[in-house]
Amino acid sequence: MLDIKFIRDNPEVVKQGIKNKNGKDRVDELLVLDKQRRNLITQTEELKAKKNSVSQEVAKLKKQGEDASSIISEMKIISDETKEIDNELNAIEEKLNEILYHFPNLPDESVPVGKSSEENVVVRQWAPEEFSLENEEKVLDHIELGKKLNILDFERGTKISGSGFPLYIGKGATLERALINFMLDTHIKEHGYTEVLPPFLVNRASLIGTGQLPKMEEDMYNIEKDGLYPIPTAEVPITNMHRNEILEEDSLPINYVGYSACFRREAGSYGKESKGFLRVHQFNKVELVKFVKPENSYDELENIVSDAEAILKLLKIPYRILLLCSGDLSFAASKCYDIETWSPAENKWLEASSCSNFGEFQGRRASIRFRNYKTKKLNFVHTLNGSGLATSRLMVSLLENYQTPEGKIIVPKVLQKYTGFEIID
RNA sequence: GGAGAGGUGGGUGAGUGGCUGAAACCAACGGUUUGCUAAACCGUCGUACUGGGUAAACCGGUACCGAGGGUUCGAAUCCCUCCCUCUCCGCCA
Repeated sequence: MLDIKFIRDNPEVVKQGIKNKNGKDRVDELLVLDKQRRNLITQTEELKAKKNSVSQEVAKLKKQGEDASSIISEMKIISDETKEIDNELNAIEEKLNEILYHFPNLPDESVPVGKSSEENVVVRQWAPEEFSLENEEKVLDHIELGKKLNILDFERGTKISGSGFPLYIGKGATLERALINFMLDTHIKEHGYTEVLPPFLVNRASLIGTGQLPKMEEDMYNIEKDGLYPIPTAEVPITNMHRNEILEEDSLPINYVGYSACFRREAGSYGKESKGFLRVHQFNKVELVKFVKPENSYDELENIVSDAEAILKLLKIPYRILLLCSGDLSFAASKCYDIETWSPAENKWLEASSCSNFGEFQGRRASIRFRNYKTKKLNFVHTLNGSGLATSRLMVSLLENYQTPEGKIIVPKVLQKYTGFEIID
């Protein structure tokens, strides 16, 4: 959420930022409400101040055993008037908040302005030495490989739950588990993150805190009976660990890594990239989350990207890193890098990670603050997160890149101690 | 699912209608003392919004004792609804 004071003082900056993000500009509407709100606050507070002082009088008079009935009846009128103004005020604040909670975060200055993913910028690209993007012989795609080797069963997944719910079998399941453990261990041991295994169902306040709600209501699974939502990413529970907390300045940065299953309705996206693993309702992800001091957040974004890409280097899977343009940035992000892995069968890059800096956007929504030792003031922390990484698209690249001409899969060297086997055939 | 207890400031914990934004203690911070550490003593010590002020310091006002309503001139305190936590019983991975 943006600071209303900032919007008030910099309406043009905010308008431009929203425009660059392809958002709906409701700044003027908001400022009118803000003005009304402050007028009403002044009115009601004056009345309340009077009420408070007169109440003291009443107490005094009663103590002395004198009659206070005339001022009491006068106060009754003021009290009613106050209630009326308060009702009006509440209505305005509700409207104002509704708008404010739908305001996207603004892009950072370093983010290229652009309309869509077409204008994202490739920052760098990496591949193991023996690799070439030009593959001459025909390769099997991950669905064919999964079927042939009996490690993935999308049909049965559909029978059990519906389309988009993958089912791993045998060595496929083991490989998935190995991948998760390998990524967790690497981030914990090599990159210094603290492991978290969070709840997979969260309440509404948590989703508002990280920014999924109220805007993305349609994209969320919702267990109405209990008021709980299956998480679309571990970002939600992990970031909300510190909701409504005041952190010690010297405890920052806080770095968490957590595995979770992720649940997404993907409403309206049927038919688009929907085969196999490319777009699913449930997938596994290892998520990196950071709570940092404001002045460090953009450096920390670079760190989170390099922690995520380290996994791909170790796995020896070709990838590239994109700096998203303003129009492709998600609602809560001020800057974001996507990491895409290469799929030789699809002959294209697949998004396997998204690393974002949210600035104080989530900190403000979720009220996550720290005491600034120097100024003694409370400041919002900056939050970041990045997939490190999501296994579904990664699994596509892994299977396809590691297939042999006979259609077997060689297990990447670093995963072998986790799988206990070297080949899937 | 059944029965009960409870939610007060960073923490513990007083407080049953006006003198309570809230005692006391602990923690924290500043200072005095000290060869160092410790202790002792003194002082400071909530947040948000809002008005003024130089976007600082600071000053004024309002709100906040789980959340939301209600009663009242006046609510942490009385009433209603909801949420959460804990204990015991039942069921269960």
